[in-house]
Amino acid sequence: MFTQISRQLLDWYQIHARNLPWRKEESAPYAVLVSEIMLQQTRVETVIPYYQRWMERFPTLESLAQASLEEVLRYWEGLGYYSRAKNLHRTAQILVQTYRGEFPQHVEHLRKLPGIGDYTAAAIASIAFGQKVAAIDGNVRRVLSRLFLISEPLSLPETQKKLKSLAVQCLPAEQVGDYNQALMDLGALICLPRSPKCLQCPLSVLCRAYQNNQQNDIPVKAKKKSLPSVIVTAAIIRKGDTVLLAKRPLGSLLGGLWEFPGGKVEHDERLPECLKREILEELGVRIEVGNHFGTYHHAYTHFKVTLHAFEAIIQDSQIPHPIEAEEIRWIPIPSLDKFPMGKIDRLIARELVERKDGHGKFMV
DNA sequence: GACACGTGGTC
DNA sequence: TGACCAAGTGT
Repeated sequence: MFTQISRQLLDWYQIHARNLPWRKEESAPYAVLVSEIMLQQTRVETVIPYYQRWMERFPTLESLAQASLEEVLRYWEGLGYYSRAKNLHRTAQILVQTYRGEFPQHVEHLRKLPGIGDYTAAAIASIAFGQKVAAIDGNVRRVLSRLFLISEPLSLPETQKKLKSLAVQCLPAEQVGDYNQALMDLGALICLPRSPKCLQCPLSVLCRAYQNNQQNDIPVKAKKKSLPSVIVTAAIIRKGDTVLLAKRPLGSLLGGLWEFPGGKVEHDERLPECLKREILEELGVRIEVGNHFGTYHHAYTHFKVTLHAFEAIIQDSQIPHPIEAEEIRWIPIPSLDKFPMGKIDRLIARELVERKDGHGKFMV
């Protein structure tokens, strides 16, 4: 049974493997590292253009290790989960400094590097170094839970153990990297979360879920909670051709990215009052709130936000200070695109550039 | 073990 | 519109 699975899968992969940029380069460890980190919780189609730009700018471990975090984040902007970029940058520096630029080949060592967990360690070890280890991601969980008709919720630790044990037993003696990628490609192309294409599946004869017509009921997943909503305000404070930006603290949401300063509306608070309070708390200066600039909606993983942006001026030539921010800076509007930002702030920045000849109340 | 951590696409 | 999903990791 186990031997049949890996044989069928490897045969299928020979014909149907996706032609992905990081599979062209003889699986150089650095290419595998970069692609695997980018692919965490992120679709292949999203990753491809980012991967290509990244490899042009940071073609080697050394080039990445030497780059500034600021530039690294700028290249990562839009991919989300920005701690991945910080960890990847840090990992490159560790590999250069303490491993002399050589990748460790075993999971236990890879696992210790920042941003590399169980899945990624196994993926690198198997794809780049041919180690016989199981790389278990969301695709693999789905494929194996159907193949072996695992009816218990995937969230349970017991189920995870069972899955891991089965995954290890399925491993072929050779071509483990191809086998792991085959399993993931099967999950991405055939064994889809909804409406799996069982008629095209090389494993359908062996699949217990399909044989019992339960492929649509498995895997069993826990329900997700609905997302809370918050309302926030942000200030567009100009001085000449520049605008005031704050760098978010590392380790927080969008950590290390730049934003228009502001914060959450408290219960029953009016928007201008919120903004005045937030700017006083964050920058230590009193402002006058001017024109409404725009309203933006965005959904993060664990909450939804509505952001109201206003133009504002600082009273009496007071000097703002970074009280809660990592750093603050007056940025020339044409240079805004050099600073890494999250989705909403990038939208505001772009509108600012486009509206540079607009007629805001406080335009200089 | 639960929760924080982004974004874009789909139904 | 809203819920769910997509190659997980760190705390």
